[in-house]
Amino acid sequence: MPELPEVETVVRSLAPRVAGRHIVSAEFLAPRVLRHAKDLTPEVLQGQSISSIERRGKFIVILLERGALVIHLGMTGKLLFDTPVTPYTRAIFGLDDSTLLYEDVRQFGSIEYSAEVPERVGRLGPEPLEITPEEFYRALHARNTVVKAALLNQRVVRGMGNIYTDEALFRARIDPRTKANRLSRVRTGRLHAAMVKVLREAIRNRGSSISNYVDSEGRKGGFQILHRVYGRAGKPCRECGTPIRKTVVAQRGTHYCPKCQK
DNA sequence: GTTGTTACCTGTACGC
DNA sequence: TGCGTACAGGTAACAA
Repeated sequence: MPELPEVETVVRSLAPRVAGRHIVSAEFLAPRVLRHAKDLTPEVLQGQSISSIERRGKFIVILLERGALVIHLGMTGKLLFDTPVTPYTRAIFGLDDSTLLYEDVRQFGSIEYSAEVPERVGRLGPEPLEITPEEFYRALHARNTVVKAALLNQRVVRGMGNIYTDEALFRARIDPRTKANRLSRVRTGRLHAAMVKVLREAIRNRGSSISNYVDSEGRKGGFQILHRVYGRAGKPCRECGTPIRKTVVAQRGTHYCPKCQK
């Protein structure tokens, strides 16, 4: 399940192999993946050079000569160089010196193309690694919902997903069911610091490989062994030994320590 | 405008 | 062994 650190890792592994190359050919094998770009055809992309690649939240933005190719990996999306075509290959991009395949078992991911960066990418909130503690406090203070839902809301901060939300809340010792607008400056400051720390640590470890996440070279991430709560239901809290609980908050499986998080 | 719920999708784990 | 079912969750569409 690619969140900010996983997408960042994918972009870093793609960058040296796509920047400056041309899209020689494109093939789309699954209409569902093009649901936000119904008029995208291979001809639109063919011959265009790739100027750069960047991440915006969980979106991968590939800037071309005449537009932007925007890819979201959804839950099971992967971008892989020079691998065999499988039943789950949804798109194939031929570059000058390699082939980039978009694999996506569950097809929650998407590929779109537009002259400008699409509206749904433009309306995202700030990057969690760039937002200041004061801006973060104001953003949470404006949300009349539980803090877990607020962190998952991509208009509050872009890139947080279920894993890193649970991990940041644990490190900040905040119960995920706490109302976002009831958190003090001190506690949002602690949450801001925890969010930044956990994201940086995860990027350093090249993300978390829970089910089948790999980067474009097929390498797994290593952060999953450093999780304190996510995926650890019933196991002892690494801080206090109390069994980690799992419940549902904001329609998401939510892991927390009932003793450490208040 | 915000917030909460549901659908999408399919491999995996589990119980019988 | 084989079948049915619950579960995983990012986003969009919808309801309230």
